[in-house]
Amino acid sequence: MDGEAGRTAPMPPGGEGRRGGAVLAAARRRALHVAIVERGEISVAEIAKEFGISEMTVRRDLDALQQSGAIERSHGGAVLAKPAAAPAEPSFAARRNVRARAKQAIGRAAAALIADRDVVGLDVGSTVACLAAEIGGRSGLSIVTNSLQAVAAMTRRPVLSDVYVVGGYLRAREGSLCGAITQRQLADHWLNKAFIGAAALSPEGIFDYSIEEVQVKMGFIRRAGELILLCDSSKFGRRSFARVAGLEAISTLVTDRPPGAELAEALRRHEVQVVVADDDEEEGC
Amino acid sequence: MDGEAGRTAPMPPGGEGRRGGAVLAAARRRALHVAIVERGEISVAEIAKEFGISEMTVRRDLDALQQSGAIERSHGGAVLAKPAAAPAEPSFAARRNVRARAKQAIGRAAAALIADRDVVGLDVGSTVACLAAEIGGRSGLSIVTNSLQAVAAMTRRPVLSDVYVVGGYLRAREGSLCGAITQRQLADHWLNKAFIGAAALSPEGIFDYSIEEVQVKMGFIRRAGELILLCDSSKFGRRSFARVAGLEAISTLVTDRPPGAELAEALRRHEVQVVVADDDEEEGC
DNA sequence: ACACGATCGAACAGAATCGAACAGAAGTGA
DNA sequence: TCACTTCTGTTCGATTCTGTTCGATCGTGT
Repeated sequence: MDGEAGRTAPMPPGGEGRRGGAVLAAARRRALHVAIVERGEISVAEIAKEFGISEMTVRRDLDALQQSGAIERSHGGAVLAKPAAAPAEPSFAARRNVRARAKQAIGRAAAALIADRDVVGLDVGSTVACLAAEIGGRSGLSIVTNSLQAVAAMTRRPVLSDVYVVGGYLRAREGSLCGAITQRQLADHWLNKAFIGAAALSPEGIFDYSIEEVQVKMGFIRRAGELILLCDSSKFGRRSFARVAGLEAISTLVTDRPPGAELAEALRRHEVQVVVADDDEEEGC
Repeated sequence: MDGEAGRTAPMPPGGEGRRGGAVLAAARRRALHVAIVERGEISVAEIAKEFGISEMTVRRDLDALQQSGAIERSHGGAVLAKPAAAPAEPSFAARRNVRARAKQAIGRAAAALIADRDVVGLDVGSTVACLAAEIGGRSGLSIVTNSLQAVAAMTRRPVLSDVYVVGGYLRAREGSLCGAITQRQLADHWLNKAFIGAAALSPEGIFDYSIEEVQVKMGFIRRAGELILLCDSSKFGRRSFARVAGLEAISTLVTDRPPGAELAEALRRHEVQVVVADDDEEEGC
């Protein structure tokens, strides 16, 4: 509760240059704050004259502003408060460069698995977004996705296929849509092929970070004739928070290096096709 | 639940200068909110005189508006609620063209019309995207949109509100989602306020370019308690391919310059609140 | 270190505003 | 028509804000 308050002041006779018509105390304090931000510092007498109020009131206003941390008080006036600290920006596109070459290769190889007229689902994830970039310019496909990253990748070129975005709750950090609405809307589609990413892949199955994403992935899996997992080799043999499905759900795994013996054996046991993409090719993404 | 309600007031004998014929309490509060948005601050006595109501009622109205987070109360009156998030946003590529300034001003004024806890719908369009940029950092809102441009604008800052994207067919050029799926999904939402853009505004109503977009706009209108139209002055008096709705659908028009005589008269006849955004403000852009 | 002037903060009084309580008016439903 | 609900205006004591006064404190020049 801010002790803001204002009033028509008795206003001593001398009706001199008022500032900005700040009649209310709250508005006056805001204007005062702005004045301090503009000049960096300001004196009590100066304020009193400009705003047409008594110095005592100025002091009280400054006290209130100091209380809220907006300014720093000093004898005879006030100065701008120092910013507490650097905002610490989350390195948003940092992960993009990690393994970018491998992911591009995987995306390219996965794109080759898509035939004309296919109805494909694209899951959330940077690897899948690379696939999206590959098929953005193709025509005749129907594409269903809950990934805004994939949409952005596709729209870098003229979009010639039909793209349907499933709605839902926005997870801003991932650029994904999920939740009950997504689930329900996914139920209205049937997919030839679903392309999903993963945080980890081990003989125990496919893993991801968050429950919400996992639910959407499950929705894709349930409604797809073929499940194609895009997963670079750094994720082999690891596990993560939430299990999406067992290996038996996978039709094809597209990756950048052959899996190790244990995982390879498990994949073979579940009849998973393995496509190893060649990332030597040099191309501009 | 907001205790909004209206009634014919006893109205003391002195039938002096009323404002906009706001008979219903809800309408009066809306008008009051608009007045505060336009002026930045307002005193209880001033309101009482302009609206022809007692100061006690004014206080009650202000309390209600404060409850909803639309304004900040202070002794003797009220001021605009602070935009919670960082006030001075480094405008990315703004100021590039002249219209951008107007659109930003409109977006800012429109943002002031949004109270905490509001459920708002954001339509497709660059002006609405400016609004999205303003409210991106705000918390406690529920936002429903079919505009990927709006989503992009919001995610430039940490997103603190709940954002729901309605799914649908992707119109890549506009960055919008539309079609039957969008329609159906919109039907599952109820909106406090819908903010929509337009290609043209004339006494005949609101116009837009494409049928698909118009259908979505209609969906927003049908499901919104208040329709707020964002429309810069260059679109006044013009018409376009597809009619969205008549002026009677509009609760509030936010623009950058007062409309001409003919349009102003039509707006007044349909009891449309008009907010003229002030783009003179020179902020540390 | 000392003194002088400016600034500060507490306390007081005046004015305006606020909020609770009550009663009247208008709509609602039986 | 009558009870009930909601909104409104009025009254009046309590609260809040503002300006003034005055002793204490701080800053500065010598």
